[in-house]
Amino acid sequence: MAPRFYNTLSQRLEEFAPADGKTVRMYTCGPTVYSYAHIGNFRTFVFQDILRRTLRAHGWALNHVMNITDVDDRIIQNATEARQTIQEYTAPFTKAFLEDLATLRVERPETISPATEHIGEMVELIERLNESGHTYKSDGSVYFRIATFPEYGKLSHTNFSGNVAGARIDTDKYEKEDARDFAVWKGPKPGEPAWDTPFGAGRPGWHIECSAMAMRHLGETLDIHTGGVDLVFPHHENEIAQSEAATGKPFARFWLHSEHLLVEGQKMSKSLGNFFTLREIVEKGYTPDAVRYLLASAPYRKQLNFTFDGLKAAATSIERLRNFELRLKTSRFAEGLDPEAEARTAACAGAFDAAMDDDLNTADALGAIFEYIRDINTLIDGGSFRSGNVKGALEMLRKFDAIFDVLRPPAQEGALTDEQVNALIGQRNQARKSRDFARADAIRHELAAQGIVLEDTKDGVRWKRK
RNA sequence: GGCGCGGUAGCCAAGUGGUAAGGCAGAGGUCUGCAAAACCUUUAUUCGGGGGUUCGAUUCCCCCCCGCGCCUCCA
Repeated sequence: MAPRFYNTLSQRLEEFAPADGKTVRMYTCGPTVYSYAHIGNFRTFVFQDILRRTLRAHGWALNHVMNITDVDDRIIQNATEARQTIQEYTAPFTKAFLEDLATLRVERPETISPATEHIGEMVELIERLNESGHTYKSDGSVYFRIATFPEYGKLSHTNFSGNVAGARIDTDKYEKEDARDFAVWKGPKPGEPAWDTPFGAGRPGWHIECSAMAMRHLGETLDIHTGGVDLVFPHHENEIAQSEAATGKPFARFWLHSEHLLVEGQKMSKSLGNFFTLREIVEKGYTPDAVRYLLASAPYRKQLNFTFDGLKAAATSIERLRNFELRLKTSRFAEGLDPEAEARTAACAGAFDAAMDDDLNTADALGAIFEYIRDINTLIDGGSFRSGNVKGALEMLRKFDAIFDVLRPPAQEGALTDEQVNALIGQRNQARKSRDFARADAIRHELAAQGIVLEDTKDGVRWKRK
């Protein structure tokens, strides 16, 4: 079954398949590396990761590009204040961003590249626009002339024929013909980085990097373009204008936008000061897998209210998933195959796929999984679940985890090895046999202090890392 | 003002024209040397408010109230 995604362009759910039937060419607007990304930013990247993994589950290959914006007003200002070049200033934030992605188990796009390494492509694109009359020079900068692109507004569904743009026209500090016109190339200013081009020295406008980079790596029409809702206007609208004006082709077939993460009911933003970085949350003792789970658990087109209670609930939910996996792997079951268990596994797989194909309805998909876990636990308790059912159940979990990727506990430095844990458990079992419960409990406490939880079951002792 | 998203149990959150998934928390119970573990059961006569359509609406239509976002840099 083909997945259906909500396309901002059409404002409808549409069946998706890559144009060439094989490889999905997608582009994601990456971060501006002027400081650490916050978890609101990461919601978008987790969404994009869930999308990637879902597409792959359909058997398609991925060619995914993400830019790193390493030249913009804030970067220049901050670098200047720090008396650094923009490269020196942005390098640590780029590194931190990539580390955070890895921490959240967000797969690296096939191409992830800074804007400043694509100046040549931007210049070429701007020249195409210059030659076709879509731009004009003013005050040393090059502007895109919106009047030459009648479809402007089609993504944000804004009708500009009225007076909407009128309110702010009069200042005219940029010498623009039309208030909606935007800079594709900004003229040089003293102390700012600049590149020489046929149309004068300067630096890229905000939007041009995405068009240039996407077309360079993915061709003139992408399958999917993703980003946060706040980028719909003006960023993506302008990307469409400058790209389609240059090529005469649709820039992207599907536009997918993720809603914002809220904190206390408000948008998480740096100007409000109500944001958290991943690092801060981890320092508070929460685990990255709980953050990933929380960000992924609500459908991407719904605003999600971030709370620390929610993080705790996410961590507990993950425990339930892991406990189920552990039970499957460590319990002894009678020989044979229970048809009802097999039927439930198949039903869960179908429900899971249907939910993900329904515009990535992760909440519904999780519902299917937890319902399944409860049903199978009941079958196990009742003794009807058989050893032959284990394989299918574990495959179901793998199918789930190929998307959510939360079953594997985070690696912990200085943790006991499996061998050390098993040795201590052996000693405890000896103590229990000789009814030396004080010694047994001492060992359990010792392990607990190392984050190891023991469970005495009728099939013996099993353990897990907490 | 324009455009968009949302208001479902204590919290988070699915969903359908036919009588409310799931998670967390809470409450019972099972198992256990004990249990901090694990598992099971249970928790909304009701889906922001008011009209309307319908045999029947949380789900469709209209009006109202409330929250959030974008329209300026922003995931």
